[in-house]
Amino acid sequence: MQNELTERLVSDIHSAANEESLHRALTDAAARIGFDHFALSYEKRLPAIGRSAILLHDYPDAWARVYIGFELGGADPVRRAGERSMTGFEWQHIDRYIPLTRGDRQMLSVGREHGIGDGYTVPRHLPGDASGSCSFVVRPDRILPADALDVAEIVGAFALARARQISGAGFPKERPTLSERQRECVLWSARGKTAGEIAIILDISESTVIQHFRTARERYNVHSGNALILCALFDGLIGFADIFDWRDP
Amino acid sequence: MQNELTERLVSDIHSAANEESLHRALTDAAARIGFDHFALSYEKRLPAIGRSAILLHDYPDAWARVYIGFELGGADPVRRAGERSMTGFEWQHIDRYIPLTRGDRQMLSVGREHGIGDGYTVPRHLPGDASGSCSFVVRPDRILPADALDVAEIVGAFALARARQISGAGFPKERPTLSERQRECVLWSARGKTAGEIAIILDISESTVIQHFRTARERYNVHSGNALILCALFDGLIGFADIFDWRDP
DNA sequence: CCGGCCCTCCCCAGATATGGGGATGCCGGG
DNA sequence: CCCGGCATCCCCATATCTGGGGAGGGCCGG
Repeated sequence: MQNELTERLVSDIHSAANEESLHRALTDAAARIGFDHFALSYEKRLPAIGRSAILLHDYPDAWARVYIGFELGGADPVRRAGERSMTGFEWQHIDRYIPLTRGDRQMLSVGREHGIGDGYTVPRHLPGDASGSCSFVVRPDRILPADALDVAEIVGAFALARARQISGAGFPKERPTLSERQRECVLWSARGKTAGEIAIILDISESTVIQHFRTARERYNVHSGNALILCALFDGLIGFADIFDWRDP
Repeated sequence: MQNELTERLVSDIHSAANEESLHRALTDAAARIGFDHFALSYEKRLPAIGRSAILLHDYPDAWARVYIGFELGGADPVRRAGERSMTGFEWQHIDRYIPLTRGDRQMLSVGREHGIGDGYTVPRHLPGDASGSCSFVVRPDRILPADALDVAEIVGAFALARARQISGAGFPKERPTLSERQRECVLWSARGKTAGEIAIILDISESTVIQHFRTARERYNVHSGNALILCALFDGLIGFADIFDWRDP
């Protein structure tokens, strides 16, 4: 497998402007690196119907219909395994990540009857925001192309990133910004501290802490500390890791 | 960049049995693909108890000490950007993911004074379970090796997967769960509503809303509504889409 | 049938947050 | 040089949250 191929496939995916062209780019990529099918799923958390969710695939129609049924039942073992893995994984090793129930094995079996054999799934999650996966699949009579898995890892990751942008994520808008002190106060508040405690931590007066909160709320034009924290979190001014990680190093 | 090299580096990382050997493997990998330093951070969230964490790096001692200070303040822009990206990203493009505050720019500047120039960070998140990132860094007088970024993407991903196994990913995650009514209350609270307003929205008594919050806080073992909302958001019980789509339709 | 969970509602008291109004000093850019 | 942003501190009053107690009815599975 050549690095040049990876670069060209990623380039094609990155230049996809909409779902259709991303679909074409992935169909092409899957074939070129030795797979028979692909499937990409991206969704924001509990999205309004169809608005910020993307589902692309070139599965056989019969399997696609059956699969939707399993999905609705939350019975897809591949999806569950994707919530426990930091890298792509082969479906044949799925029981290393989750226990397989009888229903899971049945679903995989039904898949094989519909031309879906082994697969390699690349999962990605952004806490509180979005989740997605990109799978590359071979027919039941074939085995996964071992030398293509790392290419699949890269291609899948960038396909998901592209789907995220197409679905309208990112922050093109001009957002309010907080001063350093204001940000610190919001962060400690997110960590569950009261204004009085924050005053001690930052070694300033409680009045000052309250004043920072007041100014910050006015910046975002919100009237509750809850909303303020969420705005700062959504804008990336504070991060989950900073919030949950503050206990000892 | 050869695919053979990628495979060998991944193989080395995958055979690392403990933190020390993973450290050696990453030191070697960073050098071989054209970087000067690496840093790997992995944190697993344990229910109500605390966390287990791994931090490996070969940064200069002076910078490591300064960096810890920034970390405690939650001021690391790289970490925040890692929560908004599904792929690795170059530090020079960090403002495509999050807005950079004055403190952020100062931190990056101080880093350059300590021999930390541009970098490429591979982030991974498993909501409700774990988060981590693996960065590859060059000195301030160098630019990132463009042809090595996809190798870094793969190596970083597998290094994180290895760190996850070393830290003991075995035990299952027992996440607190909220009832439907409790979740509704948390969601409306995240949208900035007070208990009294939520009572009107849900057409129940304010006392009941307060009771739901009380029970939910006990579930997560937190003592503030702020922390409750953040736990629910991190675990995926509510999502940014629920909160902000409602505001700007 | 009973125990457990959920939803509903109420009381109280103290802690905390929110929204006004002030004030001082520092710093950097126009 | 002055002005605006920033950080710091104080006053007030009201609204809201937090944590403790109690209560009843519905639903479901052992």
